[in-house]
Amino acid sequence: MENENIIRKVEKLLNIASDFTRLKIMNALLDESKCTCTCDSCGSCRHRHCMIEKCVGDICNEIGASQSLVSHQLKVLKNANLIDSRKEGNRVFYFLKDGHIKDLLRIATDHVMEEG
Amino acid sequence: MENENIIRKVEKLLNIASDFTRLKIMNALLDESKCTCTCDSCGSCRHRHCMIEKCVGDICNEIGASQSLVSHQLKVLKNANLIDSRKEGNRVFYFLKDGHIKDLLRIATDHVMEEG
DNA sequence: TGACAATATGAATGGCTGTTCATATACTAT
DNA sequence: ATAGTATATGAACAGCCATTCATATTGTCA
Repeated sequence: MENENIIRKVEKLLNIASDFTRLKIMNALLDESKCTCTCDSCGSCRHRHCMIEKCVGDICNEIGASQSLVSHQLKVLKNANLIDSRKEGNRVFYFLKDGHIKDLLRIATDHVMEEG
Repeated sequence: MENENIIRKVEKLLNIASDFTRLKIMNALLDESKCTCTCDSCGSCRHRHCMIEKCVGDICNEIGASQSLVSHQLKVLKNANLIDSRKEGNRVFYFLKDGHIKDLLRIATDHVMEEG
């Protein structure tokens, strides 16, 4: 891939990640304290395969946003391949698709916490 | 810092990072092949202190953008504390201020390259 | 089948910001 | 001083997109 092209894609990725609502959604989906991963070191899990799934309604409640807004943004995240979903009866469960995002959010968070 | 506040700051950080022109500028400032770092492992340097400085005119030429645009975006990056500058005679040299950004860009790049 | 719950979708809009153009400032050299 | 070079700044505009409102779809249970 040429350089220009890569930068265009990075731009797109960061654009999608740089929205308050979407950040809260992703944050809700990587809440490590509620991690369901069965690996032995989980708790403060840093493993790529460690993720949590939540249905739309729960996400709405947790982040305090309207159902419509959350649904719209979930679609954006899904189109960008950052999350995926699983249907179960009436509900749809969403989960982070990729460990890169987890890393990216951690680095960004570290940055703003160090800067103050 | 409360969670909400952190997310707001991450949003701001990623917003600033998610622009094509600014990405190209930052990319120009972390071009590792031209790294001036004196550490022994440099070449494909992954060290935080390793960075390169360039004056505005050179950045314009390298990324193919107008002087005005580059100057505007340099200001944005500087206000966000992502870069800093040093004056030398007529010219102003800019350089990345922080290693986090380097990491962030690397992870984002890795992501888009794996996704294809 | 009908009522209800969960999620998705479409249209409309208001605010934000990347870019350009024109101009100002700062520094150098003759 | 004057001309020339390097950089910064301000205003204005155009395009994008996050959010809301209203409504559609899908599934469950009685």
